[in-house]
Amino acid sequence: MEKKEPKPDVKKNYTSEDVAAIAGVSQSTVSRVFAGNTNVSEKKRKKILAAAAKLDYKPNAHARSLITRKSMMVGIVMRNIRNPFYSAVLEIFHNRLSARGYHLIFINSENEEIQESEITQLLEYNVEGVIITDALLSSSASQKFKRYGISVVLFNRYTENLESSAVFCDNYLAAKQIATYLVEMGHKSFAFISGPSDTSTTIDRLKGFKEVLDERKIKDLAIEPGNYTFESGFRAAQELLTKNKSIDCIFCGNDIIALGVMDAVRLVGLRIPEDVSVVGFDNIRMSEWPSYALTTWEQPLEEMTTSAVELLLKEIGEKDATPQVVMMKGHLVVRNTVRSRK
Amino acid sequence: MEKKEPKPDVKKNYTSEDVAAIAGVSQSTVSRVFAGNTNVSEKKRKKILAAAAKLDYKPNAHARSLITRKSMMVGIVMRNIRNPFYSAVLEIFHNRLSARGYHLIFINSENEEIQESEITQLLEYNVEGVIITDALLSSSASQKFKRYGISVVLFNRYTENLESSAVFCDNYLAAKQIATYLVEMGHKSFAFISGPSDTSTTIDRLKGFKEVLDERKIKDLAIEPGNYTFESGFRAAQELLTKNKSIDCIFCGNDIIALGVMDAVRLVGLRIPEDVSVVGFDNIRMSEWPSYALTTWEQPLEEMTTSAVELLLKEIGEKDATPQVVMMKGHLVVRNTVRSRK
DNA sequence: CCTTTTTTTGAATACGTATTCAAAATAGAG
DNA sequence: CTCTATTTTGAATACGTATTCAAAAAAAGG
Repeated sequence: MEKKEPKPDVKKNYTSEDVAAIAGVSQSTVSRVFAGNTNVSEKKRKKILAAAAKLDYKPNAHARSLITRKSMMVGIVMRNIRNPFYSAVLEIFHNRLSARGYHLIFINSENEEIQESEITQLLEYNVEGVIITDALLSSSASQKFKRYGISVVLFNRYTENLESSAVFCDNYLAAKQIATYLVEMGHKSFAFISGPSDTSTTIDRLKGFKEVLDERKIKDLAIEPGNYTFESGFRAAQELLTKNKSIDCIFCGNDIIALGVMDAVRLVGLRIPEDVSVVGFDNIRMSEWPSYALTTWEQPLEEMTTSAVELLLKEIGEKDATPQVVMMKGHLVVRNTVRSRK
Repeated sequence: MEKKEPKPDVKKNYTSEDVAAIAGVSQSTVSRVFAGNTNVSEKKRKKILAAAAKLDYKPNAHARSLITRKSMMVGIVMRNIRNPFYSAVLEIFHNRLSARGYHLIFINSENEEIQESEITQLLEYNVEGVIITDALLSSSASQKFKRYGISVVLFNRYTENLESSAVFCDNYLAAKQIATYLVEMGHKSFAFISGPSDTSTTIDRLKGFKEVLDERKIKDLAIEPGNYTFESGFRAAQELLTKNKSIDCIFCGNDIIALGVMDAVRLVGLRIPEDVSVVGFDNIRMSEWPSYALTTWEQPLEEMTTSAVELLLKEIGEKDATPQVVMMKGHLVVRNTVRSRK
């Protein structure tokens, strides 16, 4: 009276053995057909495919990956999936990788540094590679992946010590060019609304921006912290405008911030670009919406993702490949949020 | 001279056997520890955990799922991940499901109906359940999942024949209420910008909208096709405005369309809501941005996702549970894009 | 201290596939 | 036809885990 039921609902899935039985061949031969092995006679192949079709048989990926040591899975860990830039990134990565036969394990991370539990998931499932967007990998985590033979590519971040491959936009240079552009357009009073202050993207962009101002002996720079959201941009702009009436241009850590800034600026009755210039970063789709027509820095999304996928697949192919770092440039997209003040 | 290399780089991962050897116990016992089985002495458990830590051992999920017949994976197939509504949906589903120990296989589908190859992926990996957002499941596909014992929940769609569970917003009722609202605000000339015409969401919304107008003997309804993108809304609005000068309100298939509409309307010099009223659908975050302040229908995202996850987990738990359909209501969020014309 | 009950343990096996190896079948050469 | 070279096949095994079953150890009861 403990547990003596006859287990009625253990609907066993069909296996290669079942197919073999129907087709009158051995399991090996069935396996060969589905593994794409050519050494099987046309006659039997047909029989096998017919039997498989009848049962609607599909090879079990877990059993397969157990023996081939290839899971055909890639982990993609993202932050800020709600940021349109990263939605696009996810879509592209999915399309590229699934075209190559890989399946995506999606992880939405909340932290600046990828967490132990997230790593564990990926290790347990034996993903062959990992793409980490907008987050960091501790050195020990990196070692862990390496030990498991898992290739890692950082997207939009990099590690100083070259422990894993990385693809990112040259934020430093971009910020310099943006600053130069703003200076040359005659702006005098600058503001920068950053992302979280401990991220490399923020640091690099701030560095580049500041450097140009320093070169030109411009001291008038207000820095306001944000977190890459519309609301943070909105609030930061309000803060800036109440504190500092003279600001004539605002460089934003990303486009979403910039949109928030624009709404805040307009709400207090100032006009863009007549009173205040705004520059974003990313060139997400919304920045070209007529309501905003944001001048921004375009990250070469297609090239970056293509490059990341290539790096990843190459490292999956040859495990001892040395990590590579690809830095892309991008370019300024001029729309209607910056005005010449000369 | 064919292939006689000593296979140097086959870095074998550590297994429970390796841990067992170090800890001086059997593989079974190691397995018991990691499977959370309580029947193991504290002394050995400690030894085992120490050994595992030293090797950084993680159980192989594929081997585990092979024997337990539980992959702990759920497939999530999405369309339009670039639509902020669905980015949010993905984020929430991930958080909910990963909290329950499930891993997500992400599939970005491009088609109205989920494709054979996408189904195959999910079957091969033995996902325990599938969430399908904004796409349909053919009857044969549904059968296939059923045969494999895979639970399916449709999100924002439903099947007439109740073959799988579904969670969605009552689009018909919502459209009726929106129509009623617009009529009572004194509008005379209506437009509806739809999604793809063969989707149930479009059909239901149009039906409800029309019904109310019919009841009130209002004939003045222009229908313009869209595809749930900003651009399509933008273009549809331009079309409407050039064709039909008298239109005083536009009901949009979703918020993104509505934003496109608003930009197009403003671009020709008309004001919202003074000249034209606009209503959206979804209540994505952007609709509360000051530039738009869109009056829209809120889909109860949290409740809907919670419900979908509950249904899915329940069906995963008891395989013979009958599919359930949950229809939610949502409510109108009034902002600043509709004006009384009385 | 012995007997009975309970808990802990390890050997063996199963999960479903790919692959090795040797045997069987076929094709090719003469 | 034969003999050899080649292709096709199946039996056996491995992948790394969970689980069953019986044996061993520990605990409980007297």
